[in-house]
Amino acid sequence: MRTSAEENYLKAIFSLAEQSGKGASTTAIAAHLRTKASSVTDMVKRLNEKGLVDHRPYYGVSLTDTGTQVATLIVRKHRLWETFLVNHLNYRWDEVHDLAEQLEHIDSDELHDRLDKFMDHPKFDPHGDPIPDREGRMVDMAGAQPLSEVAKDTLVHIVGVKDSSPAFLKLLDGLGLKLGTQLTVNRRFEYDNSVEVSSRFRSGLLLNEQVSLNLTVKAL
Amino acid sequence: MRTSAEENYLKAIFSLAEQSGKGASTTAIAAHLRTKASSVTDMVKRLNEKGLVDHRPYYGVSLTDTGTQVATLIVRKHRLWETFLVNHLNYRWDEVHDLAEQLEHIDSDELHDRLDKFMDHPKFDPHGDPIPDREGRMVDMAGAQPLSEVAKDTLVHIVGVKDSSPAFLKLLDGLGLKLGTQLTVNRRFEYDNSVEVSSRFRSGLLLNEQVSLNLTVKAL
DNA sequence: GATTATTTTTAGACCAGTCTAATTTATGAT
DNA sequence: ATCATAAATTAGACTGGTCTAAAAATAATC
Repeated sequence: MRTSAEENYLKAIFSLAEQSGKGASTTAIAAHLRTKASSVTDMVKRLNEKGLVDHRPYYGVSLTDTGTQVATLIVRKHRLWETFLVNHLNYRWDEVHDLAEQLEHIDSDELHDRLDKFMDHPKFDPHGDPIPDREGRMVDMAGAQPLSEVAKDTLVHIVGVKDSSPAFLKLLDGLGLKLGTQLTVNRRFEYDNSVEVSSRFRSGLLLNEQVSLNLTVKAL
Repeated sequence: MRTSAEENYLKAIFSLAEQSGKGASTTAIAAHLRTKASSVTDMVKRLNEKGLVDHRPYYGVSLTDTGTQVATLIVRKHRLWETFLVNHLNYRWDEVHDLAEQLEHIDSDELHDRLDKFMDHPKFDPHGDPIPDREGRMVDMAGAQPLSEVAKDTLVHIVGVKDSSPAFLKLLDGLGLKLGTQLTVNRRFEYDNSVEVSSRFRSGLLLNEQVSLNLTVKAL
Protein backbone atom coordinates (compact mmCIF):
# COMPACT_ATOMS: atom_id res chain seq x y z
CA MET A 1 0.00 0.00 0.00
CA ARG A 2 1.83 3.09 -1.23
CA THR A 3 0.45 6.61 -1.26
CA SER A 4 0.98 9.21 -3.96
CA ALA A 5 2.93 11.30 -1.49
CA GLU A 6 5.36 8.46 -0.87
CA GLU A 7 5.75 7.89 -4.56
CA ASN A 8 6.50 11.55 -5.14
CA TYR A 9 9.23 11.47 -2.52
CA LEU A 10 10.77 8.35 -4.05
CA LYS A 11 10.74 9.96 -7.45
CA ALA A 12 12.33 13.14 -6.09
CA ILE A 13 15.09 11.23 -4.35
CA PHE A 14 15.62 9.17 -7.50
CA SER A 15 16.01 12.16 -9.77
CA LEU A 16 18.16 14.13 -7.33
CA ALA A 17 20.47 11.15 -6.98
CA GLU A 18 20.60 10.72 -10.76
CA GLN A 19 21.63 14.33 -11.24
CA SER A 20 24.15 14.67 -8.44
CA GLY A 21 25.42 11.11 -8.14
CA LYS A 22 25.14 11.57 -4.38
CA GLY A 23 22.48 11.10 -1.75
CA ALA A 24 19.73 13.71 -1.70
CA SER A 25 19.79 16.21 1.15
CA THR A 26 16.69 17.01 3.15
CA THR A 27 16.68 20.57 1.88
CA ALA A 28 17.17 19.51 -1.71
CA ILE A 29 14.20 17.16 -1.48
CA ALA A 30 12.13 19.89 0.15
CA ALA A 31 13.01 22.35 -2.61
CA HIS A 32 12.30 19.80 -5.32
CA LEU A 33 8.87 19.00 -3.91
CA ARG A 34 8.07 22.57 -2.88
CA THR A 35 7.56 21.46 0.67
CA LYS A 36 9.27 22.08 4.00
CA ALA A 37 12.34 20.36 5.38
CA SER A 38 10.45 19.20 8.46
CA SER A 39 7.94 17.39 6.29
CA VAL A 40 10.78 15.69 4.48
CA THR A 41 12.36 14.51 7.71
CA ASP A 42 9.04 12.96 8.65
CA MET A 43 8.48 11.21 5.36
CA VAL A 44 12.06 9.99 5.08
CA LYS A 45 11.63 8.33 8.45
CA ARG A 46 8.53 6.53 7.21
CA LEU A 47 10.16 5.50 3.94
CA ASN A 48 13.13 4.22 5.88
CA GLU A 49 10.88 2.10 8.08
CA LYS A 50 9.37 0.63 4.94
CA GLY A 51 12.82 -0.29 3.68
CA LEU A 52 12.69 2.04 0.69
CA VAL A 53 15.45 4.50 1.58
CA ASP A 54 18.66 4.71 3.56
CA HIS A 55 19.44 7.85 5.48
CA ARG A 56 22.64 9.16 6.97
CA PRO A 57 21.81 12.54 8.53
CA TYR A 58 23.81 15.47 7.17
CA TYR A 59 25.03 13.20 4.41
CA GLY A 60 21.97 12.31 2.39
CA VAL A 61 19.06 10.06 1.57
CA SER A 62 19.45 7.31 -0.98
CA LEU A 63 17.14 4.68 -2.36
CA THR A 64 17.52 1.03 -1.38
CA ASP A 65 17.33 -1.58 -4.10
CA THR A 66 13.60 -1.97 -3.68
CA GLY A 67 13.25 1.79 -3.48
CA THR A 68 15.08 2.16 -6.77
CA GLN A 69 12.89 -0.49 -8.32
CA VAL A 70 9.73 1.25 -7.17
CA ALA A 71 10.96 4.66 -8.32
CA THR A 72 11.94 3.31 -11.72
CA LEU A 73 8.49 1.88 -12.27
CA ILE A 74 6.93 5.23 -11.43
CA VAL A 75 9.23 6.91 -13.93
CA ARG A 76 8.17 4.27 -16.44
CA LYS A 77 4.53 5.10 -15.88
CA HIS A 78 5.20 8.83 -16.13
CA ARG A 79 7.03 8.52 -19.43
CA LEU A 80 4.52 6.08 -20.91
CA TRP A 81 1.71 8.53 -20.19
CA GLU A 82 3.65 11.46 -21.60
CA THR A 83 4.21 9.50 -24.75
CA PHE A 84 0.55 8.54 -24.98
CA LEU A 85 -0.60 12.10 -24.46
CA VAL A 86 1.67 13.49 -27.16
CA ASN A 87 1.44 10.70 -29.72
CA HIS A 88 -2.22 9.83 -29.41
CA LEU A 89 -4.04 12.75 -27.83
CA ASN A 90 -2.09 15.41 -29.70
CA TYR A 91 -0.77 17.24 -26.70
CA ARG A 92 2.36 19.33 -27.15
CA TRP A 93 5.54 18.25 -25.36
CA ASP A 94 5.35 21.25 -23.06
CA GLU A 95 1.84 20.42 -21.84
CA VAL A 96 2.08 16.88 -20.58
CA HIS A 97 4.19 16.94 -17.47
CA ASP A 98 1.60 17.85 -14.87
CA LEU A 99 -0.97 15.46 -16.26
CA ALA A 100 1.56 12.64 -16.24
CA GLU A 101 2.28 13.49 -12.62
CA GLN A 102 -1.29 12.54 -11.87
CA LEU A 103 -1.48 9.52 -14.15
CA GLU A 104 1.77 7.97 -12.94
CA HIS A 105 0.10 7.12 -9.63
CA ILE A 106 -2.48 4.84 -11.18
CA ASP A 107 -1.95 1.54 -9.44
CA SER A 108 -1.90 -1.17 -12.09
CA ASP A 109 1.14 -2.76 -13.68
CA GLU A 110 -1.15 -4.53 -16.11
CA LEU A 111 -2.57 -1.24 -17.39
CA HIS A 112 0.85 0.19 -18.06
CA ASP A 113 2.06 -2.95 -19.76
CA ARG A 114 -0.96 -2.75 -22.03
CA LEU A 115 -0.39 0.93 -22.67
CA ASP A 116 3.21 0.11 -23.52
CA LYS A 117 2.10 -2.57 -25.94
CA PHE A 118 -0.59 -0.32 -27.44
CA MET A 119 2.13 2.18 -28.32
CA ASP A 120 4.44 -0.56 -29.63
CA HIS A 121 6.94 -0.37 -26.78
CA PRO A 122 8.34 3.12 -27.27
CA LYS A 123 11.94 3.52 -26.12
CA PHE A 124 11.83 7.26 -25.49
CA ASP A 125 9.30 9.76 -24.20
CA PRO A 126 8.55 13.08 -25.95
CA HIS A 127 11.49 14.75 -24.17
CA GLY A 128 13.96 12.11 -25.26
CA ASP A 129 14.11 10.39 -21.88
CA PRO A 130 14.38 6.61 -22.03
CA ILE A 131 11.33 4.63 -20.92
CA PRO A 132 12.19 1.78 -18.53
CA ASP A 133 10.67 -1.60 -19.39
CA ARG A 134 8.69 -3.55 -16.78
CA GLU A 135 11.93 -4.89 -15.33
CA GLY A 136 13.34 -1.40 -15.00
CA ARG A 137 15.81 -1.69 -17.85
CA MET A 138 16.20 1.18 -20.26
CA VAL A 139 18.49 1.97 -23.17
CA ASP A 140 21.63 3.66 -21.98
CA MET A 141 22.36 7.14 -23.16
CA ALA A 142 26.04 6.62 -23.86
CA GLY A 143 27.27 9.13 -26.36
CA ALA A 144 24.75 11.75 -25.30
CA GLN A 145 26.15 14.99 -23.95
CA PRO A 146 25.05 18.55 -23.36
CA LEU A 147 25.41 20.79 -26.39
CA SER A 148 27.61 22.99 -24.22
CA GLU A 149 30.37 20.37 -24.38
CA VAL A 150 30.35 19.79 -28.11
CA ALA A 151 33.50 20.79 -30.01
CA LYS A 152 33.46 23.24 -32.88
CA ASP A 153 32.39 21.95 -36.31
CA THR A 154 30.88 18.75 -34.94
CA LEU A 155 27.62 17.59 -36.47
CA VAL A 156 25.15 16.43 -33.81
CA HIS A 157 21.43 15.95 -33.45
CA ILE A 158 19.18 16.75 -30.53
CA VAL A 159 18.22 13.66 -28.53
CA GLY A 160 16.82 15.14 -25.37
CA VAL A 161 16.28 18.02 -22.99
CA LYS A 162 17.61 18.12 -19.49
CA ASP A 163 15.12 20.76 -18.41
CA SER A 164 11.64 19.87 -19.52
CA SER A 165 9.85 22.87 -18.09
CA PRO A 166 7.18 24.37 -20.33
CA ALA A 167 9.14 27.61 -20.52
CA PHE A 168 12.25 25.96 -21.89
CA LEU A 169 10.31 23.75 -24.29
CA LYS A 170 8.41 26.72 -25.66
CA LEU A 171 11.69 28.53 -26.17
CA LEU A 172 12.95 25.60 -28.20
CA ASP A 173 9.74 25.54 -30.22
CA GLY A 174 10.24 29.22 -30.90
CA LEU A 175 13.75 28.56 -32.22
CA GLY A 176 12.58 25.68 -34.39
CA LEU A 177 14.54 23.18 -32.32
CA LYS A 178 13.09 19.76 -31.56
CA LEU A 179 14.18 16.17 -31.05
CA GLY A 180 16.07 15.01 -34.11
CA THR A 181 17.09 18.44 -35.29
CA GLN A 182 20.63 18.36 -36.71
CA LEU A 183 23.02 21.04 -35.53
CA THR A 184 26.59 22.05 -36.13
CA VAL A 185 28.49 24.15 -33.64
CA ASN A 186 30.03 27.00 -35.62
CA ARG A 187 31.61 29.04 -32.88
CA ARG A 188 32.05 28.99 -29.15
CA PHE A 189 32.41 32.20 -27.18
CA GLU A 190 34.48 32.01 -24.06
CA TYR A 191 33.12 35.30 -22.82
CA ASP A 192 29.75 33.88 -21.69
CA ASN A 193 30.00 30.28 -22.85
CA SER A 194 27.45 30.89 -25.53
CA VAL A 195 27.58 28.87 -28.74
CA GLU A 196 26.58 29.63 -32.30
CA VAL A 197 24.93 26.75 -34.13
CA SER A 198 23.45 26.13 -37.53
CA SER A 199 20.61 23.84 -38.43
CA ARG A 200 19.26 22.96 -41.83
CA PHE A 201 16.73 25.77 -41.59
CA ARG A 202 18.52 28.38 -39.67
CA SER A 203 22.14 29.40 -39.43
CA GLY A 204 23.99 31.57 -37.00
CA LEU A 205 21.69 30.81 -34.11
CA LEU A 206 23.20 32.03 -30.87
CA LEU A 207 22.41 29.95 -27.81
CA ASN A 208 23.33 31.04 -24.32
CA GLU A 209 24.89 28.71 -21.79
CA GLN A 210 21.64 27.97 -20.01
CA VAL A 211 20.17 26.66 -23.23
CA SER A 212 23.22 24.70 -24.37
CA LEU A 213 23.56 23.06 -20.96
CA ASN A 214 20.00 21.80 -21.15
CA LEU A 215 20.07 20.51 -24.70
CA THR A 216 21.23 16.92 -24.92
CA VAL A 217 22.80 15.95 -28.24
CA LYS A 218 24.59 13.04 -29.83
CA ALA A 219 27.26 13.02 -32.52
CA LEU A 220 26.23 11.73 -35.92
CA MET B 1 -10.19 21.68 -4.91
CA ARG B 2 -12.04 18.37 -4.65
CA THR B 3 -10.66 15.18 -3.15
CA SER B 4 -11.19 11.67 -4.46
CA ALA B 5 -13.13 10.84 -1.32
CA GLU B 6 -15.56 13.67 -1.97
CA GLU B 7 -15.97 12.58 -5.56
CA ASN B 8 -16.73 9.04 -4.47
CA TYR B 9 -19.44 10.24 -2.13
CA LEU B 10 -20.99 12.39 -4.83
CA LYS B 11 -20.99 9.46 -7.20
CA ALA B 12 -22.54 7.19 -4.60
CA ILE B 13 -25.31 9.68 -3.84
CA PHE B 14 -25.85 10.16 -7.55
CA SER B 15 -26.27 6.48 -8.31
CA LEU B 16 -28.39 5.76 -5.23
CA ALA B 17 -30.72 8.59 -6.18
CA GLU B 18 -30.85 7.33 -9.76
CA GLN B 19 -31.88 3.88 -8.62
CA SER B 20 -34.38 4.79 -5.94
CA GLY B 21 -35.65 8.12 -7.18
CA LYS B 22 -35.36 9.36 -3.59
CA GLY B 23 -32.67 10.90 -1.47
CA ALA B 24 -29.91 8.58 -0.32
CA SER B 25 -29.96 7.58 3.34
CA THR B 26 -26.85 7.74 5.48
CA THR B 27 -26.82 3.97 5.88
CA ALA B 28 -27.34 3.36 2.19
CA ILE B 29 -24.39 5.57 1.35
CA ALA B 30 -22.30 3.84 3.99
CA ALA B 31 -23.19 0.42 2.58
CA HIS B 32 -22.49 1.53 -0.97
CA LEU B 33 -19.07 2.87 -0.07
CA ARG B 34 -18.25 0.09 2.42
CA THR B 35 -17.73 2.68 5.11
CA LYS B 36 -19.42 3.56 8.40
CA ALA B 37 -22.48 5.72 8.93
CA SER B 38 -20.57 8.09 11.16
CA SER B 39 -18.07 8.75 8.40
CA VAL B 40 -20.94 9.50 6.05
CA THR B 41 -22.48 11.99 8.46
CA ASP B 42 -19.15 13.77 8.59
CA MET B 43 -18.62 13.90 4.87
CA VAL B 44 -22.20 14.90 4.12
CA LYS B 45 -21.74 17.85 6.43
CA ARG B 46 -18.65 18.90 4.49
CA LEU B 47 -20.31 18.43 1.11
CA ASN B 48 -23.28 20.43 2.33
CA GLU B 49 -21.01 23.29 3.39
CA LYS B 50 -19.53 23.25 -0.11
CA GLY B 51 -23.00 23.53 -1.59
CA LEU B 52 -22.88 20.15 -3.28
CA VAL B 53 -25.64 18.32 -1.40
CA ASP B 54 -28.84 18.98 0.50
CA HIS B 55 -29.58 16.99 3.59
CA ARG B 56 -32.78 16.44 5.51
CA PRO B 57 -31.93 14.10 8.40
CA TYR B 58 -33.91 10.86 8.50
CA TYR B 59 -35.16 11.67 5.03
CA GLY B 60 -32.14 11.61 2.80
CA VAL B 61 -29.24 13.27 1.05
CA SER B 62 -29.66 14.65 -2.45
CA LEU B 63 -27.36 16.44 -4.85
CA THR B 64 -27.74 20.14 -5.54
CA ASP B 65 -27.57 21.31 -9.13
CA THR B 66 -23.85 21.88 -8.95
CA GLY B 67 -23.49 18.56 -7.13
CA THR B 68 -25.34 16.82 -9.94
CA GLN B 69 -23.16 18.53 -12.49
CA VAL B 70 -19.98 17.45 -10.73
CA ALA B 71 -21.20 13.89 -10.30
CA THR B 72 -22.21 13.66 -13.94
CA LEU B 73 -18.76 14.71 -15.08
CA ILE B 74 -17.20 12.04 -12.89
CA VAL B 75 -19.51 9.46 -14.42
CA ARG B 76 -18.45 10.79 -17.82
CA LYS B 77 -14.82 10.27 -16.98
CA HIS B 78 -15.48 6.80 -15.62
CA ARG B 79 -17.32 5.68 -18.72
CA LEU B 80 -14.82 7.23 -21.11
CA TRP B 81 -12.01 5.34 -19.43
CA GLU B 82 -13.93 2.08 -19.45
CA THR B 83 -14.52 2.53 -23.14
CA PHE B 84 -10.87 3.28 -23.77
CA LEU B 85 -9.69 0.28 -21.80
CA VAL B 86 -11.98 -2.12 -23.63
CA ASN B 87 -11.78 -0.69 -27.14
CA HIS B 88 -8.12 0.23 -27.25
CA LEU B 89 -6.28 -1.74 -24.60
CA ASN B 90 -8.22 -4.97 -25.14
CA TYR B 91 -9.52 -5.33 -21.64
CA ARG B 92 -12.65 -7.42 -21.15
CA TRP B 93 -15.83 -5.69 -19.98
CA ASP B 94 -15.63 -7.42 -16.61
CA GLU B 95 -12.12 -6.15 -15.87
CA VAL B 96 -12.36 -2.40 -16.22
CA HIS B 97 -14.47 -1.14 -13.37
CA ASP B 98 -11.86 -0.84 -10.64
CA LEU B 99 -9.30 0.73 -12.94
CA ALA B 100 -11.84 3.30 -14.11
CA GLU B 101 -12.55 4.06 -10.45
CA GLN B 102 -8.97 5.25 -10.22
CA LEU B 103 -8.79 7.01 -13.56
CA GLU B 104 -12.04 8.92 -13.09
CA HIS B 105 -10.36 11.10 -10.48
CA ILE B 106 -7.77 12.50 -12.88
CA ASP B 107 -8.31 16.23 -12.71
CA SER B 108 -8.37 17.55 -16.27
CA ASP B 109 -11.41 18.31 -18.37
CA GLU B 110 -9.14 18.87 -21.33
CA LEU B 111 -7.73 15.35 -21.10
CA HIS B 112 -11.14 13.79 -21.07
CA ASP B 113 -12.37 15.90 -23.94
CA ARG B 114 -9.36 14.75 -25.92
CA LEU B 115 -9.91 11.15 -24.94
CA ASP B 116 -13.54 11.53 -26.03
CA LYS B 117 -12.43 12.91 -29.37
CA PHE B 118 -9.74 10.26 -29.78
CA MET B 119 -12.46 7.61 -29.51
CA ASP B 120 -14.78 9.52 -31.84
CA HIS B 121 -17.29 10.58 -29.19
CA PRO B 122 -18.67 7.22 -28.12
CA LYS B 123 -22.27 7.34 -26.91
CA PHE B 124 -22.14 4.20 -24.72
CA ASP B 125 -19.61 2.50 -22.52
CA PRO B 126 -18.85 -1.24 -22.68
CA HIS B 127 -21.77 -1.99 -20.36
CA GLY B 128 -24.25 -0.07 -22.47
CA ASP B 129 -24.41 2.91 -20.14
CA PRO B 130 -24.68 6.27 -21.87
CA ILE B 131 -21.63 8.54 -21.72
CA PRO B 132 -22.48 12.13 -20.76
CA ASP B 133 -20.98 14.81 -22.97
CA ARG B 134 -18.99 17.69 -21.49
CA GLU B 135 -22.22 19.52 -20.73
CA GLY B 136 -23.62 16.51 -18.92
CA ARG B 137 -26.11 15.56 -21.61
CA MET B 138 -26.49 11.94 -22.57
CA VAL B 139 -28.80 10.00 -24.86
CA ASP B 140 -31.93 8.96 -23.06
CA MET B 141 -32.63 5.31 -22.65
CA ALA B 142 -36.31 5.49 -23.51
CA GLY B 143 -37.54 2.14 -24.74
CA ALA B 144 -35.02 0.23 -22.69
CA GLN B 145 -36.41 -2.14 -20.09
CA PRO B 146 -35.30 -5.12 -18.05
CA LEU B 147 -35.65 -8.42 -19.83
CA SER B 148 -37.86 -9.52 -16.96
CA GLU B 149 -40.62 -7.21 -18.21
CA VAL B 150 -40.60 -8.26 -21.84
CA ALA B 151 -43.74 -10.00 -23.15
CA LYS B 152 -43.70 -13.45 -24.71
CA ASP B 153 -42.63 -13.69 -28.36
CA THR B 154 -41.11 -10.21 -28.46
CA LEU B 155 -37.86 -9.81 -30.33
CA VAL B 156 -35.39 -7.64 -28.43
CA HIS B 157 -31.66 -7.03 -28.28
CA ILE B 158 -29.42 -6.52 -25.30
CA VAL B 159 -28.48 -2.88 -24.80
CA GLY B 160 -27.07 -2.88 -21.29
CA VAL B 161 -26.53 -4.46 -17.91
CA LYS B 162 -27.88 -3.06 -14.68
CA ASP B 163 -25.40 -5.01 -12.60
CA SER B 164 -21.90 -4.67 -13.98
CA SER B 165 -20.10 -6.78 -11.42
CA PRO B 166 -17.43 -9.09 -12.82
CA ALA B 167 -19.39 -12.12 -11.62
CA PHE B 168 -22.51 -11.20 -13.56
CA LEU B 169 -20.57 -10.22 -16.67
CA LYS B 170 -18.67 -13.48 -16.65
CA LEU B 171 -21.95 -15.34 -16.36
CA LEU B 172 -23.21 -13.54 -19.44
CA ASP B 173 -20.00 -14.35 -21.30
CA GLY B 174 -20.49 -17.98 -20.36
CA LEU B 175 -23.99 -17.91 -21.84
CA GLY B 176 -22.82 -16.23 -25.00
CA LEU B 177 -24.79 -13.09 -24.20
CA LYS B 178 -23.35 -9.70 -24.96
CA LEU B 179 -24.43 -6.22 -26.02
CA GLY B 180 -26.31 -6.45 -29.28
CA THR B 181 -27.34 -10.08 -28.90
CA GLN B 182 -30.86 -10.58 -30.22
CA LEU B 183 -33.25 -12.52 -28.03
CA THR B 184 -36.84 -13.70 -28.17
CA VAL B 185 -38.72 -14.55 -25.01
CA ASN B 186 -40.26 -17.97 -25.61
CA ARG B 187 -41.85 -18.66 -22.26
CA ARG B 188 -42.30 -17.05 -18.88
CA PHE B 189 -42.62 -19.14 -15.75
CA GLU B 190 -44.73 -17.64 -13.02
CA TYR B 191 -43.36 -20.09 -10.50
CA ASP B 192 -40.02 -18.32 -10.06
CA ASN B 193 -40.25 -15.54 -12.64
CA SER B 194 -37.67 -17.21 -14.82
CA VAL B 195 -37.81 -16.76 -18.59
CA GLU B 196 -36.80 -18.96 -21.46
CA VAL B 197 -35.15 -17.11 -24.35
CA SER B 198 -33.66 -17.97 -27.69
CA SER B 199 -30.83 -16.28 -29.49
CA ARG B 200 -29.51 -16.93 -32.94
CA PHE B 201 -26.95 -19.35 -31.55
CA ARG B 202 -28.74 -20.93 -28.66
CA SER B 203 -32.36 -21.77 -28.04
CA GLY B 204 -34.22 -22.70 -24.89
CA LEU B 205 -31.91 -20.78 -22.63
CA LEU B 206 -33.42 -20.53 -19.17
CA LEU B 207 -32.64 -17.34 -17.27
CA ASN B 208 -33.55 -16.84 -13.64
CA GLU B 209 -35.13 -13.66 -12.32
CA GLN B 210 -31.89 -12.21 -11.02
CA VAL B 211 -30.40 -12.40 -14.49
CA SER B 212 -33.45 -11.10 -16.35
CA LEU B 213 -33.81 -8.17 -13.95
CA ASN B 214 -30.25 -7.11 -14.66
CA LEU B 215 -30.32 -7.45 -18.43
CA THR B 216 -31.49 -4.30 -20.15
CA VAL B 217 -33.06 -4.82 -23.56
CA LYS B 218 -34.84 -2.89 -26.23
CA ALA B 219 -37.53 -4.00 -28.68
CA LEU B 220 -36.50 -4.26 -32.32
C1' DG C 1 -49.51 6.53 23.42
C1' DA C 2 -45.74 3.91 25.22
C1' DT C 3 -42.12 1.00 24.09
C1' DT C 4 -38.89 -1.07 21.07
C1' DA C 5 -36.01 -1.01 17.15
C1' DT C 6 -33.58 1.46 13.81
C1' DT C 7 -31.27 5.32 12.02
C1' DT C 8 -28.46 9.12 12.66
C1' DT C 9 -25.42 11.98 15.00
C1' DT C 10 -21.88 13.16 18.42
C1' DA C 11 -17.70 12.53 20.95
C1' DG C 12 -13.25 11.17 21.02
C1' DA C 13 -9.41 8.75 19.06
C1' DC C 14 -6.25 7.66 15.32
C1' DC C 15 -3.33 7.99 10.88
C1' DA C 16 -1.12 10.42 7.03
C1' DG C 17 0.54 14.47 5.67
C1' DT C 18 1.49 19.05 6.16
C1' DC C 19 2.95 23.42 8.51
C1' DT C 20 5.51 26.92 11.85
C1' DA C 21 8.57 27.75 15.40
C1' DA C 22 12.06 26.25 18.27
C1' DT C 23 16.00 23.37 18.98
C1' DT C 24 19.81 20.48 17.95
C1' DT C 25 23.69 19.11 15.22
C1' DA C 26 27.24 19.49 12.03
C1' DT C 27 30.21 22.38 8.90
C1' DG C 28 33.27 26.04 7.65
C1' DA C 29 35.79 30.24 8.65
C1' DT C 30 38.67 32.67 11.42
C1' DA D 1 39.23 25.79 19.23
C1' DT D 2 35.61 28.80 18.91
C1' DC D 3 31.87 30.79 16.78
C1' DA D 4 28.66 31.83 13.19
C1' DT D 5 26.01 29.68 9.66
C1' DA D 6 23.56 26.35 7.55
C1' DA D 7 21.19 21.92 7.74
C1' DA D 8 18.36 18.82 10.06
C1' DT D 9 15.30 17.44 13.56
C1' DT D 10 11.75 17.85 17.15
C1' DA D 11 7.56 19.57 19.13
C1' DG D 12 3.12 20.83 18.59
C1' DA D 13 -0.76 22.12 15.85
C1' DC D 14 -3.88 21.62 11.93
C1' DT D 15 -6.75 19.24 8.02
C1' DG D 16 -9.05 15.42 5.86
C1' DG D 17 -10.60 11.13 6.43
C1' DT D 18 -11.54 7.26 8.99
C1' DC D 19 -13.04 4.40 13.06
C1' DT D 20 -15.57 2.71 17.66
C1' DA D 21 -18.64 3.48 21.19
C1' DA D 22 -22.19 6.04 23.12
C1' DA D 23 -26.05 9.16 22.86
C1' DA D 24 -29.94 11.20 20.57
C1' DA D 25 -33.67 11.31 17.34
C1' DT D 26 -37.01 9.21 14.61
C1' DA D 27 -39.89 5.32 12.96
C1' DA D 28 -42.36 1.10 13.79
C1' DT D 29 -44.99 -1.89 16.58
C1' DC D 30 -48.03 -3.18 19.86
